Amino acid sequence: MIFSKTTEYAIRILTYMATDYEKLYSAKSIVDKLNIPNKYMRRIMTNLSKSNFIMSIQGRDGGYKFIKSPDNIYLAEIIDSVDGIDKYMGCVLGFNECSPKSTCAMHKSWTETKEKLYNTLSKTSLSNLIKNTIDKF
Amino acid sequence: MIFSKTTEYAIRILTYMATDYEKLYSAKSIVDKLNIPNKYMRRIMTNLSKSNFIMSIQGRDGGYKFIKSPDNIYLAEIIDSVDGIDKYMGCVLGFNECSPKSTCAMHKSWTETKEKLYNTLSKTSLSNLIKNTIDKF
DNA sequence: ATAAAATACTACAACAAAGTAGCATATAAA
DNA sequence: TTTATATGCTACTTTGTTGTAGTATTTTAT
Repeated sequence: MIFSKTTEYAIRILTYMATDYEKLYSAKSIVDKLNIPNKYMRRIMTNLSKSNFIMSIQGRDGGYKFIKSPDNIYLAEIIDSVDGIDKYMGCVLGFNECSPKSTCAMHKSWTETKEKLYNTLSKTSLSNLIKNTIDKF
Repeated sequence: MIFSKTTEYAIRILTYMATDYEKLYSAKSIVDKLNIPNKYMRRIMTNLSKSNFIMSIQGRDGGYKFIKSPDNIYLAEIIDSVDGIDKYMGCVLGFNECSPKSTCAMHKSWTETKEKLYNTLSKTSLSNLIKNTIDKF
């Protein structure tokens, strides 16, 4: 799979949360619903809650909730916040070889595809994603 | 980076070999030219030589050479032979969830991009790649 | 035959990603 | 103020990828 597990889980979690976007979700309730390793997921949540799209509420009856509408949260941002978007947008053939001066063997082929991908990721919001999702949560 | 080191190295090696495509290349001569870990590269060569685009010649004065024109060798084949193309063409959000019946959250967004990528990979030949490469070998 | 120079194979080492465990901290309800 | 139920943090384990080492095998030149 192209994306890491971390990115995969982050997107699945936020997409699920976006189905009832004003609700406060406990980590437990999410883990029970989605099939994601408990502790690994907790760490992702902690990281996500340092972003500007969800926040955490500690203590009893705590959890996570959106602080920004899922209409305005795009996949590119989510990926960037958990993995760093450069992980996927870098040159295909290693070490930042690609620049206007020196281009690697796949430069031209990859550039178009990468732009298409980035374009999709930065225009697809969580709300958008829900519409296209037949997945049962 | 999207692709694995194994795929990266395979493409770089074959692109280099394609610049003089009837020549017999020893592993040593390739390693000296490109900057690829020696033994790791040997293993990749052995795997590649089990494909239908290059063959190995053992013994003294041996090496590797194309058994098919680089005009007709496409990136998708190379990737498939070293990593398996499914590694990159699978569903973004895990476990073959995507099917006509059940689609994952990123299904629609990803499908277009994936097709674009696959299209590029299966239409870009080694010869094609050389034309677009400013890289010094 | 023997030596030289090449590939083939197998086992191990180092590193990064994914997943687990346990304890610390925070907060609301009783 | 105590208890229950949350999140936060840190260290460890497992697994997969990348890289290394050494030996066996193959073949040509002498």
